Amino acid sequence: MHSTELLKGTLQTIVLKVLKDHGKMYGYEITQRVKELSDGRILLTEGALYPTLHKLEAEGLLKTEVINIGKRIRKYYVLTAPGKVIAKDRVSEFVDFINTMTTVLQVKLD
Amino acid sequence: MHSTELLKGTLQTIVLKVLKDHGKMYGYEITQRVKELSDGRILLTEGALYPTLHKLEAEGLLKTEVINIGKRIRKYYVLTAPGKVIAKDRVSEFVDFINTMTTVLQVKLD
DNA sequence: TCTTATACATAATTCTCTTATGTATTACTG
DNA sequence: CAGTAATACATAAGAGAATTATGTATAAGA
Repeated sequence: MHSTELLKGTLQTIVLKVLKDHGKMYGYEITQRVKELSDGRILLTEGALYPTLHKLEAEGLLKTEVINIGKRIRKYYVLTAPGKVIAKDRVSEFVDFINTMTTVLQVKLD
Repeated sequence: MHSTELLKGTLQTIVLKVLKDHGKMYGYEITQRVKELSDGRILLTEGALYPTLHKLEAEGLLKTEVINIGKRIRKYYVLTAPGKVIAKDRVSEFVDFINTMTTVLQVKLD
């Protein structure tokens, strides 16, 4: 598990990009997908994820679709058109950030 | 200027690594060096920097040397032996983090 | 039957950083 | 030479994002 300090500020970017790559997903599914993609190094907590999803929805970047699985609720999230644009922007921003940081820290990545 | 959200959690790493690479430095000098290295993209604020330097010193990772330039105080910081070890660890940790993130976000870095 | 996994959600707290404020010296510019 | 910008330290109030804790409930596996 990574030092969670570094993870701060990346949650929205992760959510947006994973939704862009994998299409319609529900909250719990996102946590599992990120866990899988990161080999268990990034474990999204529910207390951070759900408020983030609600916020992104309120901003119009995501839209929801609630379905019933038996007696259990499942809330799917999909990127809206503006959401797709922002997802791309956030990833670019992150790449720029990494490039700057590798210069400042004088590190080479494989 | 980068989205400051992403910068969160990286301040200690930056300070430790810059001190490791450039040796004895004082606070203001660190802000200028980082600004220069990052092409103006990372602007450390004093409100964040000084408390961080004090904290790292309290943890024994940095030691100080106060000198007088005319009538003005200048406080130099240098890594201690444990500080050098932690500096290395923090950079490794950051590299690991980037590797994980590039996988999760499916991005390639030049 | 009991525990774990699935699935949502919110509230209290913690932590880091930004913004604001304060003090003071030195250098530059009109 | 007066005013502003740069140098140089420091701390405190407030904001924002995440952790931790708590709550509800169903489904699956041991």
